[in-house]
Amino acid sequence: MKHSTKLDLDNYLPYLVNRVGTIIAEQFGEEALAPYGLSIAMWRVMAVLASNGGQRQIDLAGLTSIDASTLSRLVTRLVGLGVVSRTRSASSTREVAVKLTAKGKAQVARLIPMARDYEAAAIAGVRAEELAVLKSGLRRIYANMKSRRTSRDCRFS
Amino acid sequence: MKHSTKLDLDNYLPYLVNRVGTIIAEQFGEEALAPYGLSIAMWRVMAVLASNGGQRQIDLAGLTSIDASTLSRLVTRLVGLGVVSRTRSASSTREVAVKLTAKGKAQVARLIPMARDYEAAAIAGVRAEELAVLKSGLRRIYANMKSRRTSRDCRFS
DNA sequence: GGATATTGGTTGAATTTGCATCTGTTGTAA
DNA sequence: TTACAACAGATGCAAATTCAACCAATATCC
Repeated sequence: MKHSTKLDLDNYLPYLVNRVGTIIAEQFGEEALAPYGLSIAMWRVMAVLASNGGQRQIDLAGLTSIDASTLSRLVTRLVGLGVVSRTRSASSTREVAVKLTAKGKAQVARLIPMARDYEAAAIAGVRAEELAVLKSGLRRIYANMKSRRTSRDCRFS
Repeated sequence: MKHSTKLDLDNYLPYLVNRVGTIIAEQFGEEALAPYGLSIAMWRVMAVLASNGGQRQIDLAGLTSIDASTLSRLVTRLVGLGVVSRTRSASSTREVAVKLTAKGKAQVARLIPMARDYEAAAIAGVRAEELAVLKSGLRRIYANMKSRRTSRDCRFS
């Protein structure tokens, strides 16, 4: 039948993606982050800051896929830990600039090799060209969904 | 340099996976599920039950990547909605058998075409053989992490 | 300029989550 | 059979997350 009402989960992309994201986050969180007193969400914020430099909170929210209000409280805690700084933006006083502190950079530097190890363990047995296809596919899919959303949000239908 | 302390997020698998998982869940949740009063977690449970048949809660937890205690409460709510039934297992009274009700099956049947549409939108522009590589890569990665965990948990090292 | 809309960020309140713990059940081994 | 360990599930509770409402600052339009 063409329009089967059955969904084969083992071949359903959102399912495959979700379980991989969950299991990597669980293991990296418990084994690498917990000893440093960090949560996955905290790590994501710090990794984005390390990779892309200081950001406004709103952009950080987009880059980390974390809700803006959640991020607001999260940044407060990260400031309390001394790993990021939150300062009023120079150009616009309603904006806030979040940056890694020296301590934050040091922590990220320690964590990055571990992050690499986990990625390496995850992709064990996947050939380089397959991995390239996998990653570019994920980038493409993200772009697809992103443009879907923005076109939907646009008030000119 | 070989061991760069820099992490290129746009090529870092956990990052790519996480943002794709989040954006698909957000859109499917808001556009397809919310009108039915369902959350993503509820949909995941129902989809697994539709795909794999009735399950014990503990197995359902594994299949959906949802914590057992969270799932316990979630099933209570799904029973309240009338979409699943929770009955004591015949073989073992400590176990519970969770199954879709007729109403639950009907809801899943309505949602599956929408789930297909979202998957189709997500993978637009990805060639069939690339998609196959992508999916099997994700399955492989999940298996890798899974075996890592079980070998770590095993007390015989 | 002045009214209005939009944006970035924060906060209150309600919900959800996850860990630890508890209860009851099954398995196992002396 | 009787201990004792392991397991499935439920629950208390604290922490985290979300949505909506909110404030202040900037943009936009007349």
